[in-house]
Amino acid sequence: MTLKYSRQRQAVWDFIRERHDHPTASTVYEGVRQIYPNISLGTVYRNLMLLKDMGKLSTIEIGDNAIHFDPNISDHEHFVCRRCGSLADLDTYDLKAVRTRLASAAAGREIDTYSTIYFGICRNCLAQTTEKAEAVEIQGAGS
Amino acid sequence: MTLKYSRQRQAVWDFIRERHDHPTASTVYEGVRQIYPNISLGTVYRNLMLLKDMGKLSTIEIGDNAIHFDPNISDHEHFVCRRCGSLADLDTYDLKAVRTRLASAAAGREIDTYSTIYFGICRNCLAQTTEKAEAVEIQGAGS
DNA sequence: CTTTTTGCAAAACCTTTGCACAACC
DNA sequence: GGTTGTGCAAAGGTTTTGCAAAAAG
Repeated sequence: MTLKYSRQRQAVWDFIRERHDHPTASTVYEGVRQIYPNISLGTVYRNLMLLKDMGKLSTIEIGDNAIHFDPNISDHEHFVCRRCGSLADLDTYDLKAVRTRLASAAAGREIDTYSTIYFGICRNCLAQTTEKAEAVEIQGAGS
Repeated sequence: MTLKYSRQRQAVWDFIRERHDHPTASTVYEGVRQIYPNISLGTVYRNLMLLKDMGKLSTIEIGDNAIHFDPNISDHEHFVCRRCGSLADLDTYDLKAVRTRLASAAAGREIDTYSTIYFGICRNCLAQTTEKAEAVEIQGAGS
């Protein structure tokens, strides 16, 4: 129930936190083994999954039959190189560039940027609608 | 080199084409076994991968350590139920609904729809820019 | 001392592969 | 008949698990 400290878990966390390449369990195992040669793969898996359950890691599958562990738990997206299989974060700046590039290709034009406009009902108008609805209800009740 | 007909491959294709739930190789195996009890899992894998290489199937990984096969090769997205693990297509209508819902929550307003506007240089203006550039080049060459 | 964690090894998966035989053309 | 596909079984790889010993609190 209560979590106890362990050097192995600390080492797994220290190893993966420094990384930006979202290593697999096997890579973490090899890395941590440099410090604790007797650590077992099972321990690495147990700790990685524990860290995930604690919300300190997220997992990604990219089609290479292995789980990749990512210390970045913010909402972000990933890029996989079709040639070397490397995995990297895509930040929003990159995403915006990708979208404009795609839109450029689709439109046959050079697109620099884009803006999205949402349409709906503002809070003021929503409040007025609610007032009217209540008024109608009162009238109905009074008749 | 040349592809020859096989009942097994046909059965794999027939089975998966009817499906909208993107089954795994194991599910396909169980299904086709109803018709060809002697088919082997290896054959199912070989044919699924062959169909993929032929461009008739796409594959999806959703984090359950298994490859899901999808006869829908158009550009679409997927939804996974966190509870039952079921996998389904998300069509663009659903996607638009999801985006407006998310935007609504973020903006604290009721958003019905949205439109994205891209900014750039139109083909006409691009052509004029090119002409000017060429003119400059000619001047430079002539001086 | 009690609970949690580990190391080891085995097992449980999913997927791929080698090979002799069968099916296709 | 020559080539492609199959079934079987074994092997490959990743992940999980049981259990006695070690570590942590």
